[in-house]
Amino acid sequence: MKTKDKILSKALELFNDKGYNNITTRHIAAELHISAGNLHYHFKHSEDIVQFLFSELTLKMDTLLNRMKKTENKTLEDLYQFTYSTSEIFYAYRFIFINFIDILNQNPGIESQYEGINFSRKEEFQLIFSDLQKNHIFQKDLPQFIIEGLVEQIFIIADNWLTHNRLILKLNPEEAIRHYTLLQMNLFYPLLNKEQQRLYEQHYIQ
Amino acid sequence: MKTKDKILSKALELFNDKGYNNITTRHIAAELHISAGNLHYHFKHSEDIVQFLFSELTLKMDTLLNRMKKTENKTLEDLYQFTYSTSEIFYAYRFIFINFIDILNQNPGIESQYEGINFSRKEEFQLIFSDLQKNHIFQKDLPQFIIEGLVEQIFIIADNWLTHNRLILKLNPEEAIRHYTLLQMNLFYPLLNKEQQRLYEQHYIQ
DNA sequence: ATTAAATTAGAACAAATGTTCTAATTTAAA
DNA sequence: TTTAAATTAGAACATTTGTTCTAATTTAAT
Repeated sequence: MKTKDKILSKALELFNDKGYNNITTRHIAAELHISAGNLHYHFKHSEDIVQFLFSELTLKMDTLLNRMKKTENKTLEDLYQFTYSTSEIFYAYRFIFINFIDILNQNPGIESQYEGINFSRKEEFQLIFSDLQKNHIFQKDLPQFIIEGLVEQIFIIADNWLTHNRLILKLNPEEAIRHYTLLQMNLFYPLLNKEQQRLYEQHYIQ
Repeated sequence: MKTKDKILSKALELFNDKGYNNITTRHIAAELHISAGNLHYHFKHSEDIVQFLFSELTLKMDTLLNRMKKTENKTLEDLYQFTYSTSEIFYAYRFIFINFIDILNQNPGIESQYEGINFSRKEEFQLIFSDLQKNHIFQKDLPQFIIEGLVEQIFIIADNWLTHNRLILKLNPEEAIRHYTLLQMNLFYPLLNKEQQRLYEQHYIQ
């Protein structure tokens, strides 16, 4: 592996494990047994490292979103898989979600990328919703403010469950991804019709 | 106002406005036109300032929780008021919620206080739920995993809407408090019986 | 009015950090 | 094999930060 890639993967590991604000370029270099000067030969500015890692995240999300976009006639199971995969990706880059505002302040270039993903994510959810309504999986006559609120609720939980897990539940990776994926899915349960609620319980609740 | 109080209120203001990780004791002192030495006479360690501010937050939450605990036969309106007041308090100390993990790492003493509030908050919600069920405001036969999930969903949103607002919606204080209070309340809507859903829409949706 | 305690400013220090520079070494192309 | 480019280590730097120390000044009690 090239030095540049070693730096990126060690930086990701340290940011995730020790906290973004506790790690400096010197720490990363020391862990790799290379000099600080060498690190700065590959990344002139320390923010460039975060910029790269953030681009990796957006790339993975884009790939996932494009794959999901092709699925037609989306079901609850598709929604589950999409949410689960998103959770896995977010976990891998959890330092970003735990210190989003700091990172954005220091690195304004990231903001437009984030808005880009968010737009696609929102679009994807709306496609899923319209399929679910078309196929009578949702109850009929759900008020618009509930549907609109739902996307926002899901996004807040999706972007912040990593903080919640670090602070409160402290579940290990696999448990955490499963638990918080289900917590997001559970937001849909009350909106399903009776038949689908029964199926949901059978499938997803032990 | 005594110097110590001036330091605390200026620190709160700067942490909230400029971001916790961008503010040093020297910044606070400079804004107050006092020397760094003077500041450190009042707060030997910089973490002591955060410790104090966090204690203010827990005190306000305790007061609110105790007031709410006395209300018997709780209604949806009580729940709304409780959520709204909590949002107001959280807004006033928003830097804490935006950098919770950093602050907790640097200041381990805070953790037990946070667990204390959280326990009371959870207890309060459970009391509200049982009143709502007793008075047939909720639908009957709601599965247990939905009720349990609800508290967790609310807590994640309550603790992180300030980040979401800074990143996405960027609403001004009053709008933000109103909007995110309602977003939390909307989580209850699908659990209400038909009659209460109608009342909810009349009361809380425009 | 005297005196002790509280408060303040400002200098000073050590540690940490991002970054740059130089010189050496390694790699790869011709 | 020669040569130029890429990579590396390590010294050096300016800046920032938390903290301590000292001496002066203010405050409040007697």
